[in-house]
Amino acid sequence: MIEAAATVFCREGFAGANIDLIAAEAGVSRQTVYNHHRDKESLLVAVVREITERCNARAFSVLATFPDHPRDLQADLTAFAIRLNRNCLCDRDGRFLRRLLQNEGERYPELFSDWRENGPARVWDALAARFARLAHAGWLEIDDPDAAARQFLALTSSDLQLPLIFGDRLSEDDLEQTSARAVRMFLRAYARRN
Amino acid sequence: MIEAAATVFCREGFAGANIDLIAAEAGVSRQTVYNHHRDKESLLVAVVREITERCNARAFSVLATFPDHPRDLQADLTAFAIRLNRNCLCDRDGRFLRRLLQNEGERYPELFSDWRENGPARVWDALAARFARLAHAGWLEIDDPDAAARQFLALTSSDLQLPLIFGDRLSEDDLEQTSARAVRMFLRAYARRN
DNA sequence: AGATTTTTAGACAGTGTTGTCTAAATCGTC
DNA sequence: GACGATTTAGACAACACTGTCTAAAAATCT
Repeated sequence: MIEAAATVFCREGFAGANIDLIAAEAGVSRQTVYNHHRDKESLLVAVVREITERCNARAFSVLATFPDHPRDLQADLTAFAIRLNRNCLCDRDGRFLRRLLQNEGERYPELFSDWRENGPARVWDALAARFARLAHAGWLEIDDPDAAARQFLALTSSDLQLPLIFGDRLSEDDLEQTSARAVRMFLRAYARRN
Repeated sequence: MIEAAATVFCREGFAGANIDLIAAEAGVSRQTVYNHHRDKESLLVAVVREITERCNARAFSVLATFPDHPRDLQADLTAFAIRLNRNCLCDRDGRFLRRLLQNEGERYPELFSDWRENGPARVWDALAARFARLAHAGWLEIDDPDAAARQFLALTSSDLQLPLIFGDRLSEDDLEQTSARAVRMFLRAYARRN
């Protein structure tokens, strides 16, 4: 049911979504929706909690696959970027979160305060720590690991934004091309110079 | 009136905005709104046309200030990035466009097809041409100017996204810091090596 | 099977919004 | 000042949605 609500909220927006649609999508009667959630707003809160938690979990599970001991730095980082994009950006949860942030982030910042603290901030920290370790191991030359982490994410995701917004089909090839290009640029800036 | 409609659409979203609010914001009666625009949807179309045109115009006017003959490449590119962000991203039009893209881009792609062709695509081309020229003049070493242009934009804008979404106050200092960091990284990758 | 809980379909009042209509008021122009 | 065009306030029907209610049906548990 949270799933169905997420789908409809994502498709129609909060104001545009109506309870009947959500109930139909969930294959359930409207009354049942009201049995489980006081009203539309508290349903939204539940959905946001669910989605943000899942997104965080997924992000950290991908982070765990970071190439701490790379064999081929370029290739391994590219594969990592692909995993990150595919699992955290291109899926429905990612789309939902982006759209909802854009819509309601300014109006209800407290809806996302939890996500802000435990989501992006921690991902950045964790990624920064990985890069710092790679630097310490002699693979990279990084002065500001935090900035580098954010730059890595910016580079790897930005070419996907527009296609994602318009729901264009995103081929596996595009994803690889884009990620490879981003990593190449990243390493051009931060790979150890010899 | 288009202004007022833009403000309200931006604040409330399309489904959430109502004509009375728009009329009030414009200081005009509801009937007058209907005099000028058939219905809510065609009003939205008019607003989108207006805003996208203005955004494009502004983007190109900032592009014209690109440092073709830099004195201090780092400083000049940073200043350029700051101008770009301040005039095309942080203002109300930028917010409106981002939000509307996220909301309605997938549902009504034809609303933005014009913008897509004449907006981002052309900006990228123009910026790529500038970078190519800088490379030709010996300032940069760039193999793929198109990619470099998009990377420049990704780096300079990404740290602003989250604060912008949440409507956080964005100090002039932050803007400078962020832009400087992005340009430093960009040059680390593409500045001529000697 | 019997008892208890949950779900269902449908009706319902209350509210808000859209788009139309009308008659009065205001504006611009000669 | 007079005339035509535009704007205004307000009323209006049509519609959609929310959240509540009820009595029947279905599912769950013992």
